[in-house]
Formats: sequence, structure tokens, C-alpha cells
Amino acid sequence: MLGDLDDKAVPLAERVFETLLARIYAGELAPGVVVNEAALAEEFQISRGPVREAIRRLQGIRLVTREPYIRSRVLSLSTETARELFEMRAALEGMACRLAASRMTDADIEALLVALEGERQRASSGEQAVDAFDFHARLVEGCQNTMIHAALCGDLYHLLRMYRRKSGTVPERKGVAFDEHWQIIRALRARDGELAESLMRAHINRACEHLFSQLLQD
Amino acid sequence: MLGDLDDKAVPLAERVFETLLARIYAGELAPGVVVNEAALAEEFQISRGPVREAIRRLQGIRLVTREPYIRSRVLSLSTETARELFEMRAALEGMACRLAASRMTDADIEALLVALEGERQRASSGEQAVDAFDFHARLVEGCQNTMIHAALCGDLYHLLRMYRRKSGTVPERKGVAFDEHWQIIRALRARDGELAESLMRAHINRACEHLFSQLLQD
DNA sequence: TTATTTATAACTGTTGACAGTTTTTTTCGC
DNA sequence: GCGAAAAAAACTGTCAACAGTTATAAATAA
Repeated sequence: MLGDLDDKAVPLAERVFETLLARIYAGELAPGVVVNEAALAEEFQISRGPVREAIRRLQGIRLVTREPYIRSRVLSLSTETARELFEMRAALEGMACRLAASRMTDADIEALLVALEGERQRASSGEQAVDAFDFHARLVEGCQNTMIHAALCGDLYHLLRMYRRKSGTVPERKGVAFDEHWQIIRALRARDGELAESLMRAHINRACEHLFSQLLQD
Repeated sequence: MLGDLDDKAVPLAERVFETLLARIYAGELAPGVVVNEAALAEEFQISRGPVREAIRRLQGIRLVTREPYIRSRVLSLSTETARELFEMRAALEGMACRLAASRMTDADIEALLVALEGERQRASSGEQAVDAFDFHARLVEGCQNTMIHAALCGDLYHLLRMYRRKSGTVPERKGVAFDEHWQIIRALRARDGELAESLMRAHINRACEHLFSQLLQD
């Protein structure tokens, strides 16, 4: 139940954190549900300490709300928060793109292009395959800024996944996304950071609008 | 020693967190110094639990390093990290500016202008007064994005303060900063988000270069 | 002396019990 | 019944002791 590695070296709190994160992703811990220290401790057959610590980490990355003495709950997703999330992504991924345009090596860019082409073929041949985030992740790595990378692939990505889950599985925007990704790569090859940034922003804005159209169907 | 409020309602961990943060700011807990749970617990005359929790929060916002079973240390400041910090600020404050240009009310903008003018006069009349961050903080509030606000005024600001401390007290860039701030406000009044964003980015870049010139004197 | 091994000390991880606060249930008056 | 006050339950905050790991000091051999 708890990632039954006997790795004594991996603290319990760490494993509990991963487990709870997975449950939130899986929807078992749905938005708004209370997170109970004692109950989880008993379920995992451990003391409350590590559980408490894991919950505090979740609170740290804003996936769980908190006020002293008040039961914690999994973050409930408002459209307002979604708007903020996408604005922040636009800012950070846009900058990441701009920086990547001057910092990625030619080889890195070619590799990205090859990976994108491979994914397009896999998608058209029916395989569901990995989701499109891989493109974004590789781009963000290319910007050589570990703070921006940590923010986007950490906190913000956790949130994004929750919204994706809420609005049903990844919908049919793949074809369009491929084109937009392709355009961004072209800007990178031209070493045009300005253009790459604005393309990425536009790309994210469209993804945002798409998510909203899904969300508002409820 | 521990913010001697008898507020039973404020958990110990919270107060310890604030205290440690203040010590890091004050330089008592200098970069690279080990943070010892047991020693702090004894000093504060409390058990290790709350201290541990506070340290974990500091680790969460990257002010303290961590690996299992290895003593934690206050983050040591590299010029590399400083570069990343300013790149991230440029991305987020730039976007905040752009959003603020369309979201702040006329009254908000006028109030900001008045505050800036007041600060200019106070500065010229000799008072050291509050530091220039107030301008940035009010602008970020104006963007109506609590996530961006939390990032800039939380984690990133903590880091920025550590670097400011390292490079000595705020040096003589005030005059220039006023002009740059003034220009940004003009862009806001014109509701020109594009311009406001690029002005803010330039402003931050100059501040970055200035900090570097201070840092490299060592 | 210097390097390596062994033993000691110091620190982090974990636990179970107790104290304080909040939420829920029960009781009481109307 | 219905709403307010009181009691009980459930949960979070705090503590002190123990277990496991890492760092430091002592001891040994070259």
C-alpha cells in the first residue's frame, strides 16, 4: 500500500507523500475531501508523525488547505484558480521558451524535433502514448533555469493535472497542439526568443480556453 | 524569544517558523550554517516536533537544503541562483504588470502614483524610509492573481532579501529606480500592458546587473 | 606521522501518550 | 417539533522517549 520498498533509507513521510499525491491524482482523494491524519496513520499502520509531515508538504505546494486546528481538505478547483494557473504558466513557460531559444544547443533542438515527429506518428497510428507534456518538460529543461523548472514541473504541474482530471481525460486538441509545437520549434531553430515566447503564450492561452470550454459544460 | 504572544491559538510551529525566518534575514543563521532541530528545541524550551515542522517549511520554500538523515543547512547563495531568481522575477512581475494594466482601477493607479511621489519626497528629505519593494508589492496585488502574488511576495522575496543582505544594504540606485517606476506607472495609465511588461522586465534586469556588480566585488 | 578501522557521540526518523481546540451529538427549555 | 446551551466525540497540537543513521573522535597498523 505504501510503495512497499523495504528501503529503510526512504523516510516514511516521503513515501506517504508520494502515496497521497497519487491518490489525489487518481481522484480517490477528491477536491474538497477532508484529509485525516489519524485515519491515514491507522490505514498505513504507522504513527501520525510521518503522515502529518506528508500532509504539511501537500499544504506547502497548495494542494491541501490549512488553518490551525481546522481539518485539512484537498484543494477544491475553481475556475478562478484555473485562470490564475494559466496566467502563471504563460508567464513562466513563455520566459522559458525565450531563454531556451538562446541556450539550447542545435543538437537539443533537433532531438526535440525528432521526438515531436515520433509522437505525431505514434498518435496517428492509434497509440494513446504519453501525454503532450513531455514537449513542455523538455523545453523547460532547455531554459537552464532550475527555479523555473521546479515551479512548472512541480507545484504548477500538480495543479494542472488536477484540472485535467476534472475536465475528463485529455480531449481532442492533439492535432492542433502538434502544429503549435512545431511552430515553436521553428522559432527556436531561428534563435528567435521573442517569437518563441509569444508563440508559447498563445499556445497556452488556447489550451486554457479549451479547458474552460470543457469545465463549463458541467 | 519566540514572539512571546501568549496566543495559544498560534501553533508553536508557526512561531518557530517566523523566528527562524527572521534569523535568516538578520544573518544570524548565515548561508551554509547547519540548522539543528534538537539545539533549537532546547533553546526555545519546547519539544522537537514543532521545530522540525518549521524547518520542513523552510525546506519547502527552498531556504534550507535537505536530504534524509543529513543535517540541514541554510541555503548558500551562488551567483547562478541569483541569475535564476531574477529571470523568474522578470517573467512573473512582467506578466503581473501586463495584467495590472488592464485590471487596476484608475483610482488604484492614482493611489500608486501618489505613494511613489510621497516616497520620492521622503527619500530626498533624508529619511531612509521603507524600501522600494512596496511599489512592486502594490503592483503585484493589482494584477489580481493570487498565485503570482504568492510566488513573488513569498518564496522569491525571501530569496531576494537574502541576496540584498549579502550584497550590503540597499545601495544608491534609488534615484534611477524612481524614474523607472514612474515610467511604468505612465504605461499603466495608458493601459498599455505590452509596454508596462517590457518596462518592468528592463527595470528588473537593471536591478539584477546592479546586484551582480555588488556581489562580484568580493 | 598518516591512513584505515573501530567505537563513540550527535543528530534525524519514528512512536505512543497526553493536552487543547473544534465539531458533532445530546440535552433541555419553549 | 425547534432552537440554544451543554456534554461528548473527534481531531489537531505538543511532548518525551526510543530506534536508526550519519558524523566525529579514538584506536590501531603501516
